[in-house]
Amino acid sequence: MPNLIPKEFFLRSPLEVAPQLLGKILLRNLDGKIISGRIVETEAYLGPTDPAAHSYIGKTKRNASLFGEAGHLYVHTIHTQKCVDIVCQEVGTPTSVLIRALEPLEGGSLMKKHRNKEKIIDLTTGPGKLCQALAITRELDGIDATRTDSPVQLWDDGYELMDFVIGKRVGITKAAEQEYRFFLRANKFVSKK
DNA sequence: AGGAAGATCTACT
DNA sequence: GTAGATCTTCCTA
Repeated sequence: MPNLIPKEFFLRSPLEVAPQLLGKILLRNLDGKIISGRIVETEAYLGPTDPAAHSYIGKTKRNASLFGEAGHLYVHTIHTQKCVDIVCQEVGTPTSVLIRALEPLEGGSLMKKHRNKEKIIDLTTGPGKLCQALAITRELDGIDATRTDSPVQLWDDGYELMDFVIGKRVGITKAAEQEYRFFLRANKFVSKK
């Protein structure tokens, strides 16, 4: 029985939220057309105490939504790509969980079209790729993902979480030694082993 | 006003 | 394995 994940779920440390988001469903409503995938890889960013976090330097135009409500999105541009985070904790505490990879569920043909790729393994196996597959843009920055009328939602369908692995974060230059990355063991959609 | 950096991806060798 | 793409934001002068 699928349930929308409530805001309270995100009112905790990202170090708790990140592993618990594994196995949950990220759903995109594109004018009534549904694209969804199961979350198989996440990373935690701790804000003021984490030099790798975008909010480490304080509030700016780019990262303003990190300082907002839990359960809202933070979408940002990196090179030519986009990445999505889910904001955690109280307003003013800018921590978040980065969604790094999905296992595709619904809307495969739309994802192929958005990505211009045919192979399923090329659709959502990285933070930039999944944003492209789900048509997540900077225009969705700051939206509330805990509402059923939102274009992006997070669902729990009761999936039994198997073992997950903890490792170092990927692609960052500061505080890269911290083990804040979580991914499902033996899932081929994880971006990097 | 200009330049550098960035939680990435793809293509080519 | 490495280079190049290509955009926004922020820092410095």
